[in-house]
Amino acid sequence: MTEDLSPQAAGRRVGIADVAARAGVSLGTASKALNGRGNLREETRARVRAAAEELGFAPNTIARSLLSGRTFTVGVITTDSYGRFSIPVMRGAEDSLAAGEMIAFLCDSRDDPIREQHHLRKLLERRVDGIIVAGRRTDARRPLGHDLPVPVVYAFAPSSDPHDCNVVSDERGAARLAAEHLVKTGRRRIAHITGPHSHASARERADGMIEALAGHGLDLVGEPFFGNWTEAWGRFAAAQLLRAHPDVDGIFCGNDVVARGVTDGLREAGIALPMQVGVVGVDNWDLVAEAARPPLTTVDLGLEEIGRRAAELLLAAIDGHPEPGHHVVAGHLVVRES
Amino acid sequence: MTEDLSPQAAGRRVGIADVAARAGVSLGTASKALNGRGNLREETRARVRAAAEELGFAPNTIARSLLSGRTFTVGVITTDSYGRFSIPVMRGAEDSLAAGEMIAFLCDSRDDPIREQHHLRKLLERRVDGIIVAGRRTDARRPLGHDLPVPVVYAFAPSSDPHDCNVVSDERGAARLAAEHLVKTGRRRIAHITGPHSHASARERADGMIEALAGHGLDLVGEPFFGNWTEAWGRFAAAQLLRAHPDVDGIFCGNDVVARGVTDGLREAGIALPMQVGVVGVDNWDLVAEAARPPLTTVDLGLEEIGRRAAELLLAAIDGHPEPGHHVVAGHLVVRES
DNA sequence: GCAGGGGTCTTGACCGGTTCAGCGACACAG
DNA sequence: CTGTGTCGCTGAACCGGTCAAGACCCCTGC
Repeated sequence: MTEDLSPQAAGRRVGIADVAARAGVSLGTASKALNGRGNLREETRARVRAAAEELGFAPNTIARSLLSGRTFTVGVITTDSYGRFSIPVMRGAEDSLAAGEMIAFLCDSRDDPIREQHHLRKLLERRVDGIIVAGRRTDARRPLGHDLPVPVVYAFAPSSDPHDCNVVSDERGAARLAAEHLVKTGRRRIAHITGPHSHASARERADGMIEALAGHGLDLVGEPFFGNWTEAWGRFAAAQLLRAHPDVDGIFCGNDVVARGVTDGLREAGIALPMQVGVVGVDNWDLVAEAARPPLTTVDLGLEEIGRRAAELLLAAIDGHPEPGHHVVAGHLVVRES
Repeated sequence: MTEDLSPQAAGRRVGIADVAARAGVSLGTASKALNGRGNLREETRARVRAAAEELGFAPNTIARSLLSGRTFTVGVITTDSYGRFSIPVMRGAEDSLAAGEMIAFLCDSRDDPIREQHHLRKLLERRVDGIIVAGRRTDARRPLGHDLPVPVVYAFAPSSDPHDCNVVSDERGAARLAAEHLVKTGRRRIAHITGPHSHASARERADGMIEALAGHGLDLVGEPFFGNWTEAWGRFAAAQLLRAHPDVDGIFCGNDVVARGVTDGLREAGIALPMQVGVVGVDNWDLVAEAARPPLTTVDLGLEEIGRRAAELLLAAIDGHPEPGHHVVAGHLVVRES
């Protein structure tokens, strides 16, 4: 009978007023009891908590946000459609955000500035506490906007404004890790096959490689082979390289896809891997690295860590402690058989 | 001077009260003017709009939600970490949601029921209007919960409760498309190499294949080769198949990764592709399908379409028009060279 | 001249919580 | 017996919008 008067039966969702009524206290007291604030008798607190439990009370975050001005939400804008790079970044970010009881809105801008501005607007209307921008290329990008009312952190793809907060991978460091591994495994005649020269990551990895080899008194064999990020290019370039420099004994590839093409090209040219030539890639994209023959040794850029750091920096900025500038996340070598 | 009194200078964000003051109307009038409601002179409406424009007014969705009870947000819970399957589904869902002016919260449950319940709770606290559950396997999964206060749609991975709203791929249809293509291109001795028997998708595609071939008066060559979803298995199974049935002239593979392994295995055994043997995969995972030699002909399961449909059904359910049951999305064949 | 009516705008309640001033009761000191 | 302080709770304002009810003005018709 009295069931008919219960909020659930009435189709309404149970609110703090229901909890207060059930516990026989005022609305304000119920609020304090549930949030551990104010001076209340422990017995009252327990009674309110029990009532909340019995009614299955879930606080309405919306109402709370209205007053506090904080929503405990952030927006994540990805420029590539949740591709190879933004996904691990997002996963890492979600990790850190969850630790701060925050949750992320996902927006895919598909590299379209109009779409991006539209999403930005929607996010601001929803009063997100902050925004993470994740890109798929390491080239600097136009900032999201000026004088935004919330902090922004750029992950992987940095903003062209150095005063923004950017979390980036250590491109030269990745090349250095690869160089060190190749040298340590006895390689001395090392070449480089990579993606398009128009990509900052391709250029930086190449420069880093040359620099690192120089540190060991070595020169790169030939010029870096710039091409594109495909297996076909890797196969083609490997064949060319062998023709020009049959004595090559190590190859650093700009990414795993190219590296896989290179291993196939070498194997089909009758080269025994890893005995005659050592190959190192970049990305640690397990699908590619583990399917290659032999499985690829590769540099993991630490994308998840980039996401985590970005979220941590965003949380700090939201709390009033911004740390603008470039934050470089180190990668690490994953040794497999190549 | 008066600038110092502006809301921006005061660090506050501009609210509808600021717009109303600037336009010289009351708060309620400003609201009506901006939302196109009520009876107002066109001149007043224009004046308010102009004021809003000048101040860069962005309505506070939070306040609006509090009264209306709708947040125009949905939760997307993915069981795999934004992997191969949930990503296109999410992209499709975002498409449809954006059309309804909605935005998605992203939660990754990592196949952990505890995590999933935690996310569910957080989403309900945030008063999402609905929830999409996206999984990576076609096997039925335990429902998210009972008597949830918001509608739920399951995408790709259906709920085990048939009264739930599920959007699923057409597994048997995929096999039929593959069979038809192989038969149409003159293949008659067709085999099947696929993933683990424990996966519903592997079983259904195998059954669908046998059924479709029977429709053409053909039998499958040998038993289906159940294994796992790896290239290595594809290569191995291809070699075995050739030994047992050297006269095979068509192979339907359970997915693209296996198909790629199969093409490599066949090529290395000296088989000319696609002249001697035709190969068809499933997934249309461009990275794999295009890198294979020759590029794979494959069935696209229409994952984006599944995401779109799921979001549309969710929006309908939110509007009070639920359509429970199984909604099957057809795939399509993508013809490449294999 | 005044009632009636339509068009235009204002006022105030409301959504569901949080927070703070204040109030009653009781203990204790003077 | 009164003044003061503390404890535990209540009541109301508030966040930023929306919306229904009503106030006001001007025009029309009798």
